Amino acid sequence: MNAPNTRLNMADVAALAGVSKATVSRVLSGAPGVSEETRRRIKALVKDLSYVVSPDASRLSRGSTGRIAVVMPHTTSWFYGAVLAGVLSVLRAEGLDALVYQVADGTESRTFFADLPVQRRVDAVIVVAFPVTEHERRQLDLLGMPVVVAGGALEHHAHVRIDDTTAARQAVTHLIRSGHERIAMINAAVTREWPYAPPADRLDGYRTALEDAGLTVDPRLVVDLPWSGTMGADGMDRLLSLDRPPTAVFGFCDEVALGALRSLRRAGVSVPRTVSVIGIDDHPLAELCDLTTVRQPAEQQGARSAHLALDLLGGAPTGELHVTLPTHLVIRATTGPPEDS
Amino acid sequence: MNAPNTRLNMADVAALAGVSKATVSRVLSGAPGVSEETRRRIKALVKDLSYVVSPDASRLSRGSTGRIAVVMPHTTSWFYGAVLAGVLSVLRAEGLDALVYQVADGTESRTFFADLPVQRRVDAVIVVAFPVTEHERRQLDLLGMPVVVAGGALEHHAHVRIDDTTAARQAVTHLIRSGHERIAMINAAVTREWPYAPPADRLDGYRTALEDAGLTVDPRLVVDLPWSGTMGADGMDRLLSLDRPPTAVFGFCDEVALGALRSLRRAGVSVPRTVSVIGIDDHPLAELCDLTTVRQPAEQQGARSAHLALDLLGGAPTGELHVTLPTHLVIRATTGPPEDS
DNA sequence: CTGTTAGCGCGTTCAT
DNA sequence: ATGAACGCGCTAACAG
Repeated sequence: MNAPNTRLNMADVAALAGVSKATVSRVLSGAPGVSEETRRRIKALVKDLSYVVSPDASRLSRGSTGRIAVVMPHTTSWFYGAVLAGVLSVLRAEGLDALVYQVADGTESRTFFADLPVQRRVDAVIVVAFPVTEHERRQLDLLGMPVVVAGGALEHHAHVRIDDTTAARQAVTHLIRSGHERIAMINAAVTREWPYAPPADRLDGYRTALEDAGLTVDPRLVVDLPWSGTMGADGMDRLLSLDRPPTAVFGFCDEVALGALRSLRRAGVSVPRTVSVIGIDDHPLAELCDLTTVRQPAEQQGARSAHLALDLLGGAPTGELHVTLPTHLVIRATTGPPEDS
Repeated sequence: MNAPNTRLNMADVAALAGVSKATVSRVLSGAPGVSEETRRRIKALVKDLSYVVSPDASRLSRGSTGRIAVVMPHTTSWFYGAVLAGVLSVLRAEGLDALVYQVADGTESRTFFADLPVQRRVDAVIVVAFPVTEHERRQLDLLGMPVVVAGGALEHHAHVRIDDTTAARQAVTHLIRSGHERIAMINAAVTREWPYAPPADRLDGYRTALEDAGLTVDPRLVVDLPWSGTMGADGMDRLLSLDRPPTAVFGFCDEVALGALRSLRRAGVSVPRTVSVIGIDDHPLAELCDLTTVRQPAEQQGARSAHLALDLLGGAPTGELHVTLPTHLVIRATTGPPEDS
């Protein structure tokens, strides 16, 4: 028994209004079968008392939690924050709460998928762009609730994302059109199983763009590095040490491209005169660094995912379950024609 | 009545184990009074059935929600993401869930403080660095639950933050020691009431550092701009148009400093030869841009706040309720001695 | 040590 | 249009 909580119950409100709990409940849930007069009177009283129903108790008898889980590898990088913002804004509008779970390292990830802490706490799960192993996917299915993937794709699951191949092609094609032929890519290495598209698909886009232009892909110009804050810089250093460095570099994402810019700056290499740099994302700081990039709508991906989740909960998945949002080139100051040599 | 849910109840488990719900409950909550043998048997069965208790039902009879709300103005900028990460990691360790509320614009903020959607949904609230009006503060108090402020201060409320005055002094003093005398500051303008320290305190630190060094503060060198993605760049443009531009610029935060760098780059001004730039935060991209800055521990502020909230919930606020974390100078490549002129 | 009983606060039939 | 009564799944007090 909890301490004599001074908080009001529906019973108290009912008593004060001289009606039964049932009536108060009907009024508060907007159910029919209550005279306008009583309805008005109760509403006033409720507002006056600033009474609010207990979502937990309500949930217990109604069945749904009114909550949705958002699972993300980390919350600090721009992309995840933006997706979260999108999710939150639509959930709030629907009066739903968001439970955020962070599965940063392997340990957190393991325990998350082992314990499945979201069980019985939420009505649906939104998984934000991170590698899901086959085992993890099975665990998710085991949840028995709608699962939608934001910023990535999982077969047989609703998802909303961008076309990573296309985005990469947009970036590389821009470089080609500018006259570049020795174009490098700094890619995020695959360190686990990645059912997600990004790494592989962006590399694919890079390759096909080159091939379609009749250029050959030089494997020495593709550097794969495990993700880290300085992987862009490290990758660029590696490229700079080549016999014939590239005249243009395509970074897996803006943060990588910005890292490349640092190496270039430190090495005294002129951008874009000697080397052009392009990324993907349109990170807010990309603008501040005058970085040419391919913009992807992060917040929208979050918002659409949330809508998808709501649809799925609604029972009737009315719209399309696999959404692909467009990306587009944003030309700034880090790309230009190559030096004629 | 909800659909015939196939999910197991504690009653089912009890039946299968041939004991009463009470016993199962005791086992699951680690309560004493159960023979090791029974305990073991039930634990095995539970794991076997992969049964999990309903947190909502549990809450209802126990009284606490097992959830904590995190309220933040937005989730995209690095600082907020980092604080959130800190909060999440300690809450997860305690088995608590985090409900994230975004109060981005004035509308969201108004409805949030009017409806107080956190009522009855959480046991405590962590408010992350944003302006709280007097009215809003009263609403928070009205919640009747622990409120802790992360990355800011609210009188009469537990909080964990940095000393903004000191941080600013560290930045400006570094500039002074490097030989600068005409030091500008690009500040975030006060657009509402800000009971929070940052804007005013950082300006104070700037002023006192200057005064302590026997330098006069030139009001033309202090530009106040409403927050925006390009306020740093805009502020720098303004400073650059002065008759005698400063030789060094102190940005309210790294994002502002990075914006200043862009304007400088576009204007063809050499950094740090002609103008030095420093910020506050140590944003991950500060390193990539070689920006000198004063580092503040964002994630730690989140973690400590969560611990504070837990303490407060524990009833016995054992530790200090007002925590100030240290900041320190990180010298990189955007500051140096002024050109002798 | 274990089972029984009574709520926790609300939604929901089923009567009235 | 309204009220009484039961159940949601679990915890806690009281017996045995």
